[in-house]
Amino acid sequence: MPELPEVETVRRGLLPEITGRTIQSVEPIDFPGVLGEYSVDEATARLAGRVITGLDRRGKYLVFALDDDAGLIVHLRMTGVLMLEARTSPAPRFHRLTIGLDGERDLRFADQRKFGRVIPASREALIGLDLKLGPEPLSDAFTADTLYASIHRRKAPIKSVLLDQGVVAGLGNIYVDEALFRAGIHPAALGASLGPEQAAGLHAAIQDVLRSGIEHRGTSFSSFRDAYGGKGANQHQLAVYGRGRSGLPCVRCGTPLMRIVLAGRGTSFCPTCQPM
DNA sequence: TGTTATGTTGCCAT
DNA sequence: TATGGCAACATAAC
Repeated sequence: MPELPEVETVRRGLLPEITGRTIQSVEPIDFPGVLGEYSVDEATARLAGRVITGLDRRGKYLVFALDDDAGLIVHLRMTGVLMLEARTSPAPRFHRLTIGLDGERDLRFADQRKFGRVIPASREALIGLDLKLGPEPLSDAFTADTLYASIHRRKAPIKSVLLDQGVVAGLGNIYVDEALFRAGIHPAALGASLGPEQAAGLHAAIQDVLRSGIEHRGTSFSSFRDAYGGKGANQHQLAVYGRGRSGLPCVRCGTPLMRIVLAGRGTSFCPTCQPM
């Protein structure tokens, strides 16, 4: 599922190709709701004629910067795929929206489960998005101290806390499980039970698993594809995600991994390496 | 063939 | 305010 490394992989693929392109059209295929509250006419009025001046990422959100200081926000949610494809190429499966560009290629948004959104955003809306999200985990704003400060009063399981995008932006089920394993922390341990040293270890583990994910161009465990339809390779680097269900042995100690449910998500961990 | 798991965000209840 | 549960949706796997 698209988390920070997957969204960053899409961003890096798209950036050099779409900067300077002009948006020509907004064309929903079979699901107008992909535009959120916007009608096709409203979205077209805001976007058509705008030049794309940059492409940023905030947490799991892709943010296209436009020449009028407004933007276009894309969230892939569970199964969204954003691709740059030749206008003449066959439409992708689950095609929901085309953003027509000048030149021969268009941006195409496909999404099996229709959770993803492509939404125009005013300058104010972009600021609002930034304010509601926690620090970028690979930026200087995210330190062991800031992590400790934001978790040490939380009474929820640390896994739930890390999935809170207001604590740190961009973690999802895969990278949280991997980071907790790497840090040797039980996913059900309460945030408030962790000391500064554990927070420091967790901080380093989060950065490690995210950097690895980006280096391997994302985790294509199921539907994730980059901007050109390619799969990532990070699924081969995962130590615990998805492996608790069948009790596969821990790569570190051999103990059968376990699966529990936390925050409504399947959670895999090693009961030996991640004691309560 | 029916049931269940999948996992993100927002909304609602506590 | 913090936390947990569930809906939105389509499909694969059991």
